[in-house]
Amino acid sequence: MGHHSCCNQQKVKRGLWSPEEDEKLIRYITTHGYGCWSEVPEKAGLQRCGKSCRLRWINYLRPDIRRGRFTPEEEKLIISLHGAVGNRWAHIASHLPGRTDNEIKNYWNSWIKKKIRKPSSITTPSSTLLLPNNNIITPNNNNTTNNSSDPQQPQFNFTTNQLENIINHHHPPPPQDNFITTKLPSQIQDSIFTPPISTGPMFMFDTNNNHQLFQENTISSWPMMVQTTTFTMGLDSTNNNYLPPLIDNNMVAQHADTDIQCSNINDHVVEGQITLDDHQLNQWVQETNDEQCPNGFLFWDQSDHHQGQTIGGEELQESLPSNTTSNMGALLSYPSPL
DNA sequence: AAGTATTGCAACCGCGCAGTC
DNA sequence: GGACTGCGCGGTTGCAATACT
Repeated sequence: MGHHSCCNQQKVKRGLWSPEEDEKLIRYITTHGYGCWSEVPEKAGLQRCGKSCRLRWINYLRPDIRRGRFTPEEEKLIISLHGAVGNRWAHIASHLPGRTDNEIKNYWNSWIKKKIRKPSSITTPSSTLLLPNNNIITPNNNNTTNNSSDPQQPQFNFTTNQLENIINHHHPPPPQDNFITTKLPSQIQDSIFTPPISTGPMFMFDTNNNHQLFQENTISSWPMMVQTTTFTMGLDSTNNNYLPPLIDNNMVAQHADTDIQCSNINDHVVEGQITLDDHQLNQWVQETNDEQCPNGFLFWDQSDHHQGQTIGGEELQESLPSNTTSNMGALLSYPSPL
């Protein structure tokens, strides 16, 4: 018991809820509802703050809550949604009936930990780890950084409708934002927005907010499409941080059949193109299978902070032109965590 | 069997937003 | 417009259960 900052109540219990407290809360809410949470504790005879009551009800006591392990379908959905909307747990939870944001958040965080904990099979220079959401962890400062984006921000420029279409396996609406331009052949647009998700997990990945990749679990079952993209990245002169890359209208997509190229680097603008041919892709898949690249993606980054760094996919590093001097994005797909 | 490390998850904290006065 | 209040959200913590040595 003690003072509680949120409600100024002196006699507020904290910590785990007892069965008696649960019973009181359930009885009160099922008969009166919960119009005003701040009134609930007093009316229900609980020495808790309203916030605590709300949390207990929403995350544990409400009758429509669903418990137990996440199903593979739910897991896939979480991964896909997280790729699309980032750490917006409440939003993700809204797509999973009966699941709470807290539960999903816990699931995700423990899953991330598992991925990080994988042993030193990553070819990390100077102990840098890549998180599945493309963040980089440097143990020294424990900061997570991203080349371009706030991890809270969506990693894709999908509209809500587009996202839901993908999730629901429906045909998506026509592209309507600046992500896909009319320069894309319609066939390619279709392949972008109609990922083959009928079997196996679908993963969407992105590194610089304007890369994306859809991949079915079985790589051979779908002609691998890797987006070739031209992107630009600016530099914020006031604090020397990279700004989120700008969407370039010249974005194109094609089946992977060429090498990696990057070019046209001047001052603080980087333009790069990324594609993979089948051999490279298979190489990567092999590495992933061998757990040489346990995080399941290739990353190369030649920014000032991670000079010449490659995580996974050494062959791909060799493919990079040696005179590349600035940040180059990363992409790629993701092995099934299931 | 005992001690230690890890995991899973319930609960708390603080912040931001919206509504109200 | 500013202060206040309540709510919702995401980040984080704490601890019991479980796994490991």
